[in-house]
Amino acid sequence: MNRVTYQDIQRDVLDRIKSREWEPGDLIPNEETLADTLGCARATVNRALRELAQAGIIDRKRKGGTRVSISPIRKALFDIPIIRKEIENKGNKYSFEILSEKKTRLNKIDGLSVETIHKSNDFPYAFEQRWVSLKIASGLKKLDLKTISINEWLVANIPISTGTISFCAESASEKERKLFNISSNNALLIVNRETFITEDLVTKVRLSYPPGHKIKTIL
Amino acid sequence: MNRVTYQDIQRDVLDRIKSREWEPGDLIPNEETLADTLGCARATVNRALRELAQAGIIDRKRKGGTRVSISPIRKALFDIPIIRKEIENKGNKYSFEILSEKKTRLNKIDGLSVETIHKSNDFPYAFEQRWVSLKIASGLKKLDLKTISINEWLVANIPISTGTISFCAESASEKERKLFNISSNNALLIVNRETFITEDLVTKVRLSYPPGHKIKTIL
DNA sequence: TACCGTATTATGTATAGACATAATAACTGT
DNA sequence: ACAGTTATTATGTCTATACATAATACGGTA
Repeated sequence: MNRVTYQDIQRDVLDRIKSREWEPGDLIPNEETLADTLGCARATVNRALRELAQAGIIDRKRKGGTRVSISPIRKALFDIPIIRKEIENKGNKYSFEILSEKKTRLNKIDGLSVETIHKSNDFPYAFEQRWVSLKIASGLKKLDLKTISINEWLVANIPISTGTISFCAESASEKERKLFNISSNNALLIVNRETFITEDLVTKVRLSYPPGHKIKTIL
Repeated sequence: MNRVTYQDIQRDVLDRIKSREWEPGDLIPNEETLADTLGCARATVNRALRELAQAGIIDRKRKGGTRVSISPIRKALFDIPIIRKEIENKGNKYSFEILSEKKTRLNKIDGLSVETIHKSNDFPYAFEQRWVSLKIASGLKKLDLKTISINEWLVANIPISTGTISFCAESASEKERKLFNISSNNALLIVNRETFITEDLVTKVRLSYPPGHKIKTIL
């Protein structure tokens, strides 16, 4: 006489959707009914369905009930690890080199512009162009920069932040062609990130990856 | 005398982390203590912290307690809508055109290979190369294809599936250069998707977007 | 018919209590 | 000192109940 868990309920619901017993757009039984038929409390059904709704599988509306999502907006969850880990997870040796560093202003805010090349087994892996607000960078000592990449210092020291991230493709610049030793195929995958702490732009990064690099996830 | 909601608790915890009262790696009070100090039930604290853990802000372990995540793996959630909606959300007119269609085999499975160009206000927006398993495609009638894109038919008719998705950059092929009318900058953003229903490959798509296209999200 | 207030409904959330479980700490006898 | 057992602890989950809230349906009145 095992208890019904919220995972059981999720499996059950997913199975019914897969088997097309409940088709996209269909209204499914309400929480109370489900709880009765499955033999569990409404709170348990609620948790199960709440998470499925978060995942975009079903849509829920107060009073309107729960229905199978018609155009399930596929939500792809990408892990954006720090580059060191990205490289080390592949079993490779991480290192980096700072190419340039100078004070600049961005949107009238004083900051530091730094160009870094990240290396995997001493081969160029990604090229980073970063601007960091001086307010933040002041906590960043020269000493730190030799041993730890800015990004890593930031994630360890600026715990919470919001921001935007975007992917696009760009042709390699002359500089990038040299860095990555590219001849013909010159399409780079570009990741742009802006990080804020309560309204203030903290750092802005453009990462370029050489041809062939992939960013992957499981749906 | 307002009640304490789980969102209140989340705000409270996030504030303490931002203000560095609780630093990365620190152990934070256990659920019972937090519930007492905040004046709410443990279940409420549990929900608040559970969700923060899902977001990667904190790490939790049974008996080990809860601590502020040291290297918060940034999780970027991308919405992958169907292209029609992607275009219509920008207020533009969607249309598409099937360029070619033929039977092919992929991993010894019979299927249909279809090339489609998606258009926004009659301008090329994305180029799709798709393989669909015949088992699935058999439900797809010639008639359907004129009025609805394959992708849209699939999401409406194959409700749940798993799969992989990856982003990369590639140089435009001759065909793509013509389609998008590209002259100099020829870096395309490529999205590759494979979709499975319980182990069986259902469809495999390569989407190419012209230079300048961005896929964006908020962290 | 058009409008507006009220009733109904399904989800959303909070609570107190209970038990389950993983991980660690403390204890035991050899 | 060691291995094996037991106790402790914090999170994980389920239950039953209560009330909140958004959205709709249902009335009645003009």
